[in-house]
Amino acid sequence: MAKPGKAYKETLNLPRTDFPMRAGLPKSEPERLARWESSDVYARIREARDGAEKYILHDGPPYANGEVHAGTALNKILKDVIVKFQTLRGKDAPYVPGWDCHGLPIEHRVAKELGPKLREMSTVEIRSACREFALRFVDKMRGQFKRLGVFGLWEKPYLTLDRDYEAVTLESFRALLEKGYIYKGLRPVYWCSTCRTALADAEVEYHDHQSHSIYVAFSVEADPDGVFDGELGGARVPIWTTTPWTLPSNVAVAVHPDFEYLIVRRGGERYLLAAGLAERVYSELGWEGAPEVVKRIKGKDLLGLVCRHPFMERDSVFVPADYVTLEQGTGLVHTAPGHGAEDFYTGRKHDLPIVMPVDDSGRFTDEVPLWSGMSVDEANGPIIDHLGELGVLLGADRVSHSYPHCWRCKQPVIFRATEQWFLDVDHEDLRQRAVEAAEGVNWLPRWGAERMRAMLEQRPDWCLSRQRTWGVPIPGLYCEECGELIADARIAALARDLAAEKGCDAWFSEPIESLVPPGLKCPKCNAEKFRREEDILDVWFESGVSHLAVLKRTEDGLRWPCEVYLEGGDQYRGWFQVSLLTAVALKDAPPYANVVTNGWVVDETGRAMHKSVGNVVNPDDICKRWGADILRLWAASGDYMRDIGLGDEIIKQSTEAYRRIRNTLRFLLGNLGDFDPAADAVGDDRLEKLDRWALHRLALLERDVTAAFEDFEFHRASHLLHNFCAVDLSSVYLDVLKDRLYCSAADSPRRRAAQTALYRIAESLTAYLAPILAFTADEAWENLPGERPVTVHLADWPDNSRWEDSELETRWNTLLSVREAVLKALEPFRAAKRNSLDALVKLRAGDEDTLQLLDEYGPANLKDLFIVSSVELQGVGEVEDEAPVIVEVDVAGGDKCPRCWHVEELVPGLPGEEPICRRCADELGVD
RNA sequence: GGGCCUAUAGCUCAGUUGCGGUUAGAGCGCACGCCUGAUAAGCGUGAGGUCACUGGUUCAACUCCAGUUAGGCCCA
Repeated sequence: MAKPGKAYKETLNLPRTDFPMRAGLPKSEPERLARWESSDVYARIREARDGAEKYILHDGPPYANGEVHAGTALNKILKDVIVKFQTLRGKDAPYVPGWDCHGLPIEHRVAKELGPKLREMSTVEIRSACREFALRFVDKMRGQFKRLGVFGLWEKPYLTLDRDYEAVTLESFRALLEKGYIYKGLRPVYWCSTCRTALADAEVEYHDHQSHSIYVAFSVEADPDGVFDGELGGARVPIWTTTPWTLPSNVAVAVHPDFEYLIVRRGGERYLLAAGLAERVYSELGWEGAPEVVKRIKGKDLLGLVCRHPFMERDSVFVPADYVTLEQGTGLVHTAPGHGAEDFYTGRKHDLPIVMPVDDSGRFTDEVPLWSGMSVDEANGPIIDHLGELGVLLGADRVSHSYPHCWRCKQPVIFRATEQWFLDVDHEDLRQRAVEAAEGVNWLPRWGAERMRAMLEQRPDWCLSRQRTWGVPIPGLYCEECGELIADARIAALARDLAAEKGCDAWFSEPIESLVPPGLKCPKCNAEKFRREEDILDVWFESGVSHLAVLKRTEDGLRWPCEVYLEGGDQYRGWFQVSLLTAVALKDAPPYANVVTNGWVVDETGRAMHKSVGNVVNPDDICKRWGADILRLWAASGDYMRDIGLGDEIIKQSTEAYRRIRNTLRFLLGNLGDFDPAADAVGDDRLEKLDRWALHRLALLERDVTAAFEDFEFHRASHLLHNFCAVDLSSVYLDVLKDRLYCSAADSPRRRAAQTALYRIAESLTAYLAPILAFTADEAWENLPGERPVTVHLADWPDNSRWEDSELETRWNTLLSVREAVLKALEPFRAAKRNSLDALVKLRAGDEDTLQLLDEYGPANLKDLFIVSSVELQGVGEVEDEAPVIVEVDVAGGDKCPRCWHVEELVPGLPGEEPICRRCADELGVD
């Protein structure tokens, strides 16, 4: 026996679409990617936007040495959202991705892979292994980036190891040299005396080490401020050190300006020391009984003091330093700028000489005649003995502490000032000009402006050289005769041309003659024999000129300067800053108009992700398990300008939000299955009030979403889009519309009106979603009826502004609040297992205005809006609280129509079938 | 240790232009219920907050000031 109403069900227009409810993204996305690739969608977009206003996002190059982690994925997705949005807005928005390919981490990994073989290899061979390594990872990461749905010129990215790029790097160096920004000076670096090489920070490892621990008394030689009351006999300044060998290089004693110091009397001598360390010093030196305190004095009042070096023909002056602590020593810190980073910067600040009497093998030079030829380690003992003989050794002991060792030979390293190349940040007022240039940039978030200014103001000169192999060589020559360094723009020009022609390897492999400009002579001794500089450039210099190397690629649509940089917050010190410095120095303007910062990806509890903690989330896994659109939705839903959480629960939420959006699209598409916009769309005047409301909401959505994308606030866009789907559409418009869509005759004006609005909404919504849900929006696009570009990413941004209507908004706010009250009142009815369509709703309005509004909208429309069978308006009544109406729910009179389920008076239906309501009879053409 | 930043329901975010003013909102999730003509869907109702904490300014503080705690980035 047929189910009652089955014949009528056949007459309904139920949704039909090929757009599946279940997305199956892990499978469908790669297929779509393959189609995009085979149709070369990036090139087609570029062609379509040829001649349009440009919008250029310049990609910061990730380092080509690993997997794409969550932070890189976030960054790339955000960039892609910008590029896709600007493209939809009609701009010509090319995207040329890049990689940072030189540098220590790759060199290290390669050295590890090669093992002992490394020692037998030439520089060029090692470089070639590094190149291969870098390219391998570029390939790997490129695949991962593409998987995220990021559009770009993937087959022609920029690589800092490309010849053209290297040539620009060298040209930039040449230009800076010519303008006088480059100089060579001393700077302390980690130095392994065994390997006779400088080490980078990453190349030292810390192990426990036994060191000496000695207290040495310096004698006061000058006391202009009367710290010792003009009596210098027996006035002594004790310092503490664990490296006696650095004493020959002492030039100063550092004190903390804010600490309190004491002068204490012991025997015939008076000692200066920090009050906070006094007890500790007494006990370390074995002084019995507390000495008499003669005076208390602030550190900053000691700065006029001058000591005599205990055994060198030199003074040692007092300088202030914030890093002086009360943890160890005497609060009077031995300062040797040639042998320590802090000492060096203090020395720089106070114009102290850099004494550095230690050669490459860690032995004293003739500058220290007493121990000349001795290694610093061997010299420690004799130095301590000598101090003892001089009567200035207050105490000597051994301590075990953590000390830097060479990562390769495992021997302790020393800190040693060596010659390095620098960029003078204050030449031609560069620092100040950079600060001013930064003021013209739009920093997001706002505090970025202040952060950049502070960093520029504080930063020291830029050390450009590295004693490594894998990088761009510094184009300098040394005179073979007198050792003079020759930094000449002509040498750099030659190196540049050589790099353009043969690559940078040529600097290391070509005979020296081809590196020497014709006619070059040593400016000092006139000799004509040279050897090449073997230092390479800091990789930050390379990425710092990317705006010059990359934005000049006009053939790929680029131009200088660009609209936006978008990177993690660590780049204030890095790429944002070095790009600004080189741009201001060479082009006198910033390379970017906007600088946007993304925060760090942290776990759900807000902690940084670490392998050791086990809270790392791999973006590849998410793509495999859920799909790239889920990850994209995650990236676009969080406020990425602060740290953004990622973990199971957050991804789950992302999938839920995705499902809601997807199902909404599916419903829209399903109800457009028989709709041809060219033939079936109705004119504005045929739209119903509810349709106009929906289109008005669409216009508001469009306005807000557009602004959110323009302002780089994608999380606002995501929330707006999701809420529109969940609230405006799903729970109001679409729910109410079902009756009209299903029960009206397929070609009836009422149904076509609904479809006209739905079509407009579906098409627009798909476009708004496209920057975020790059795959899903494209899939929906394909399932829309009508003529359109092959991909949503070639669409034009919709313009629905004509539907915006603020008067309508006000009326609907009331109507919707009445609807809310009705639904609430219906709840007991439904709880009694009654369908809302069984209900008759009686309304009394809170005031005349509301009554008039309801009356205008009409009971027939109201019953549709509430999804009940009947509505009666019963004038004005006394309302409770803020409610706009009093609602009374009754059982509707009549019978349930087997076709539309409304309770009505029934009339004869189809021949041989049950009776149906008047409306259904009309729709079916029954007389 | 220093500089900068962040903190609103279980989760993601709003909270009216960098400027105090009703009972701090939304969606998701959750609980309960409905529907079975969006169905591994859809609808409804409901419970969730000492606005990190402590002081201060004020008639009034999520909002302004100081400090504390927790977390993040950079540097040491």
